[in-house]
Amino acid sequence: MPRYGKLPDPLTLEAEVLRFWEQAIIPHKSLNRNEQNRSHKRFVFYEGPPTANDKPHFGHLIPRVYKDLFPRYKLMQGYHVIKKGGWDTHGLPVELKVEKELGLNSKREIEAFGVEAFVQKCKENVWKFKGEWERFDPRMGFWYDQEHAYITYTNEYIESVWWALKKIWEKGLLYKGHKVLPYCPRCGTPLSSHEVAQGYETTKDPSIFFKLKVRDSAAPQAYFLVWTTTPWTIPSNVALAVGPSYTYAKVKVSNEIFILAQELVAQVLGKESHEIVGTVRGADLVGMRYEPAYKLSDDLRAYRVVAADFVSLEEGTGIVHIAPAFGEEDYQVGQTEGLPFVNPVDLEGKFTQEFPLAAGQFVKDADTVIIQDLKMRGLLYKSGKYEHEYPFCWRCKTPLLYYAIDSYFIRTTAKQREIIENNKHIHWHPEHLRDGRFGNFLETMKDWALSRDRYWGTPLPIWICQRCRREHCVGSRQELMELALDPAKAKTVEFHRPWIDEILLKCSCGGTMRRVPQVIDCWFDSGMMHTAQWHYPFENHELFEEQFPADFIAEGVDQTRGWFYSLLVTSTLLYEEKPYPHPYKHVVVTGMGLDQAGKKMSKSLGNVLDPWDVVNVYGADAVRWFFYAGSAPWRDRRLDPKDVAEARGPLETVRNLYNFFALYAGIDQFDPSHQDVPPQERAMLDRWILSRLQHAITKTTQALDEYDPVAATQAIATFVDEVSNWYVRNSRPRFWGNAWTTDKKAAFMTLYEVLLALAKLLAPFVPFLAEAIYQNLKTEQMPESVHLCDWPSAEEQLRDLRLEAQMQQTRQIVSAGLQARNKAQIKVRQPLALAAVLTHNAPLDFEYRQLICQELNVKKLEWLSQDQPFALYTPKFEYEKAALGRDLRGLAPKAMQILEELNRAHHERRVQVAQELAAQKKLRLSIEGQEIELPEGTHVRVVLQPREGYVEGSEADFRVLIDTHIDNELRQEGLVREFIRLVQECRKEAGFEVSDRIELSYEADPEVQAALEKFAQHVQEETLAVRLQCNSSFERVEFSKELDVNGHRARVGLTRWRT
RNA sequence: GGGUCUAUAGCUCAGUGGUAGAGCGCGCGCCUGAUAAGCGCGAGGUCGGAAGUUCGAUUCUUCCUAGACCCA
Repeated sequence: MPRYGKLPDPLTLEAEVLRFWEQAIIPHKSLNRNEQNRSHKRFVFYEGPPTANDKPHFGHLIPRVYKDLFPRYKLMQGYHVIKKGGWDTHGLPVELKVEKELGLNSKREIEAFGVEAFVQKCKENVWKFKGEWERFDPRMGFWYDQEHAYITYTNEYIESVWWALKKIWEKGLLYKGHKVLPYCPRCGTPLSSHEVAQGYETTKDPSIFFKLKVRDSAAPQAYFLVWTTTPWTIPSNVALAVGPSYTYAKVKVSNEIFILAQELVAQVLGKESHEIVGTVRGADLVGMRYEPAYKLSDDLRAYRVVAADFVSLEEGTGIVHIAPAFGEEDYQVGQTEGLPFVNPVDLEGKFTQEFPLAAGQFVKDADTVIIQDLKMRGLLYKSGKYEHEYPFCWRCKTPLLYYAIDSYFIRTTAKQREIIENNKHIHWHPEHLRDGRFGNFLETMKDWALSRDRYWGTPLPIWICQRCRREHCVGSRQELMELALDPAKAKTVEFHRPWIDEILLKCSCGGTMRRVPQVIDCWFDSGMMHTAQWHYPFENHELFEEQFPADFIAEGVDQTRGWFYSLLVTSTLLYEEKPYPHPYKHVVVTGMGLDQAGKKMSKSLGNVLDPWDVVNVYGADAVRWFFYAGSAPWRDRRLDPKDVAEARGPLETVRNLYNFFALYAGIDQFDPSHQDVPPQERAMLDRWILSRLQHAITKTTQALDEYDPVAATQAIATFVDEVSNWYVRNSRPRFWGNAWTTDKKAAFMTLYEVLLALAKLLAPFVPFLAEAIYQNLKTEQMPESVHLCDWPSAEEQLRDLRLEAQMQQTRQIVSAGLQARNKAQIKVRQPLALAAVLTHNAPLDFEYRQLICQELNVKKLEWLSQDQPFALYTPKFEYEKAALGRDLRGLAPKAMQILEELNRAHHERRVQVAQELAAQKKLRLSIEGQEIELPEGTHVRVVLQPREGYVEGSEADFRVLIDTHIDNELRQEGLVREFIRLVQECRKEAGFEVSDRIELSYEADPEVQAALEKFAQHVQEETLAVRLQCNSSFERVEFSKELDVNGHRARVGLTRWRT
């Protein structure tokens, strides 16, 4: 026998469910329930690892609700799912936090503090908020296998990463090069883009136009005119770039010829008198040579004009000065054009002896010196100040330099075609990311700058021979031991700085090899989780093959170029033989959490919403439903706790539905395992809601298969509404009959089955409420938790489309009828004689008409013939003034007058005219002796107006009339129903149980008394009164009250009946 | 500065080449053996702005404005 307990408030309910889950180890059982299917029915999930060095906030919550939903659904469907957790532990953000805690400010200070101690601190720091996470996930119902979570800093994980790097190295795709990075010369470190973004400020820099002499004897006084805001980069200049498709002008200014983009001539030369003496296409300038301002290179390839597509005509001269050491684009040009690399600046941002003019000076300070020098040498055209956004170090406010740094790269561009092809097979949600933002990014892919000059990260496993400079990449601990000078040490060494740096290898030349100092980008770590989480290929071969690729991953849209990219690239590089797509087939991209003003939630803005503040008030189910039902996963979400409260609607209805059922099932001791009424023998309403249930199951399943939670929750919410507002509303009396009739059994069976199925449909979305309902409904034969149940499948034989269609029409007619009652201001409790339906649709079957009568509280329901509606409707003639005026001219006013008079004529007359009009398609009028014909439709037409005493409502294809006339009999019935309702209210007020029998006494005026006497038996049945007495004493009644029965005063007394 | 996305009722959001929808809130009612629930009706919209394609555009295209994300 089910328990049928009443559901407590959501917070209590969730606390109880959590206790049950813990005691019965349900999460564990759920994750293991399909072990027997793992060989043939798998759903592979990858966890995008969070860092535990900060509290979980809403930004983490959003992807996690989806990462919980789909695996739960698949588990119920019988798929084997491993929900291995993971932790991201390396990287600059961790180092920065630790630096801050320790009060360190630069790499020099870290080295002084001691790298070993620093790294130890980092390792501790990544677990700072682990407890918070371990508390939060279960509270939200997020089930992970955290016991076997992967951790990116373990030796095993790192070993797998090393294996990957070696494989890439062996393919010749790991190389050393330069990368231009924003670099803080004071801190001696490059900054990550995230850090740079924090430090943009508006600043004033010099803006100078300078001249570079064309090396061409044919044009002795010709100069390229060049613009820059960083004069200190001029010594490093090795080329000039032009846009090949632009037109350049040769402009004569006094006795010199300047070359610059034609479009910019006016802007640059301004009022100065000048004369355009010729034009030339950019492409034709390419290859020309010039005299550098400072000749620091003897390379023959230097100091020439090259073509570049980034040259813009927005500002400057259309000729861009190229210094490969100090600009990303410059560097790229240098690479493709084979330009020399000139860098007279040291790592502290000071000029070296290579540039004696400003040797020892900080580059920004040298700007003035250089400008002065150019001016003296007549190479300066003009100078000024320029205001723009420029990045500064967020820690020390030093202006950042874009600086070419030695760096290791992965030649991802070598496999660009494969990566793009692989991506084309991935199912992105939303789809546009595949070819849009992500696809574009792949099209413009650059080699992956892998190395970092830092401490806390996976060490780059490249050793260099101190004698012959040979490089070697190590791919495993085994290999490290084989090559190490001290194999014993290599056997146990931790794969982190500084310890790993102590391992020296022997070179084939006999020399000693040292590891390069760099660690790697932590994105490579997390991007390798598809492999490293299993410590593959060193163990778990079968497990890896089984769990690759993932069917489903989800993260925030900010991970597009992060995790989604690093997974795809590593996988494509490593597993060239595997069929596309890998390593993930479906990726659900989630939006950002915004505050109420639409701003991103961030700690620096102080607008972060603590998830606990919401969960502790509304519960986890409400928060989950809010996300699933609110909008598509990829939409940015404005988060306001009150919206979470509002989103609960359907959940509250489910709770009420259950409580309704439990009330009566408890009273009647309904035992589902001892009842059976075949569906085809149940009432129409039962068959209807069961049919709708099959529809809801189909819809929900489809939506989840398409990764569309909004459609899924909508299907469920629609069904819940149908159960509540139609099925239960119309079935209520069936639940409180005394005898166990077939109909009562059918009602109980049906609602029981519906609620049980609903609990299963809701289980992946709102695991707590679903569990609570299930626990109260389950029999002993059923699984111990709803999360161990099978996902419901639609039973097509229970679907009845004709029934559904008729019921839909029934609901529309009822709605129209209620609308009419509303207009007529006649409450539903007052019975009426007649409702009439005007429609093209065929009349409904008897059962539906009966239901309509009951809902509209009318004695009779008529279907009006479309041709002969005039019993209840009267025709009104409407006319088109414009058409009449055009055709009748002066006679028009008269015609209108006649029609108006007709509209005031008695009903029979109007019907006669209307019938003529319908038959002849025209109306004949005689105006001042002239016979006129008005065509139907264009000039005159009939509209139907309810006749006196009738009021109409309409919905969809139906117009429904009610007869508002209330005769004595109806009035008495109305009084009785009102009286009954008031007595029911008294029962409630008196605190009686719904099943208590009572003795009922009353006093009332003669009219009410007469009505009550006439319908005494009905009153007694409805109020469960074993006795109904008039004008008896009220002295000993338990409860008595003055009543207002439709304006009649009355008094009742209630006493519980005891046998 | 570039790329991508978003803009629909007071709020949060669905949706559509053919007269615009839901929930919440608001107003007015109804119902009540689900009762600190439930239901109906109503008001409320230049579908961000402008132009184009089309018989017809909120929907497709372009531009503009604002916001978000990523990149410079």
